[in-house]
Amino acid sequence: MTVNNELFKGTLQTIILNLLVENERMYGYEITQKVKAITQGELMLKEGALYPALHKLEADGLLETTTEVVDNRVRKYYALSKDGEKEVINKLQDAKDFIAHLQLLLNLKPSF
Amino acid sequence: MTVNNELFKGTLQTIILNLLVENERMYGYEITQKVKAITQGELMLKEGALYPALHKLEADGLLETTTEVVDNRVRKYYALSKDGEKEVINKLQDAKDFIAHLQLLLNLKPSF
DNA sequence: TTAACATACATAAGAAAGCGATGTATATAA
DNA sequence: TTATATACATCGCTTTCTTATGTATGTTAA
Repeated sequence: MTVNNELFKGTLQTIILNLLVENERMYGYEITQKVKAITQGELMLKEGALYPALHKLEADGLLETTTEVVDNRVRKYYALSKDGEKEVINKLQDAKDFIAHLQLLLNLKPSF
Repeated sequence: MTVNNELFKGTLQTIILNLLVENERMYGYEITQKVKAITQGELMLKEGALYPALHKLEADGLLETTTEVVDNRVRKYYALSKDGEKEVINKLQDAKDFIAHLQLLLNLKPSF
């Protein structure tokens, strides 16, 4: 998933779901570019990680899809389902707790 | 490793190494209790995660061990090696970067 | 014109990390 | 004498990610 970083394991689902809170609907390639832009090129989301993650989120009922053809290319748009909207709140809280605990364990004060 | 949290995957090595920066030497069980105390019981480090991680860090030359018998029980103390002292600096920086990127991706401002 | 790059999807093999379960052993408290 | 705490360890399994590969179209530079 990353440049050289094992640390993001387990956070990908939360990242995807959160992007869809803000953007309403996105397609896979768009997500990779968005992540790249936000992290200024430091985090390169691999296709082998992204697409299985999207499929799993859809299979779990957290995402819904619509397919469109744009410029002769297929795009598969993903959007939060009702369950997805609920679950993203939990996952974001988990991520906050995770960061807080990690900062405690590593003596990293929240940067300010 | 956790209460109900997949997120710590990949951070365990860094957590262990950082605890040994502050405590000079610790044994496995002591590490589990320390993590539990720091996170107020929210993060329960499992033996099936801890011991293989310690063995790997030792095999990688980042930790050195000494064994003692205390109260008729064997304790295996772990301490940072020279390489470990260098590597922990890198891993802490990676963790800082990771947290910063994750906060960006999840719209979590550093709490202050 | 053709090679490289970007866009856009997908899957399969393998590695790595952690979980749950189990095992050994001693000491103490109910 | 049973449960809990201390203290180590390993094994099978699952999940997640990486790397590689595959298909297909559009654009840009040599």
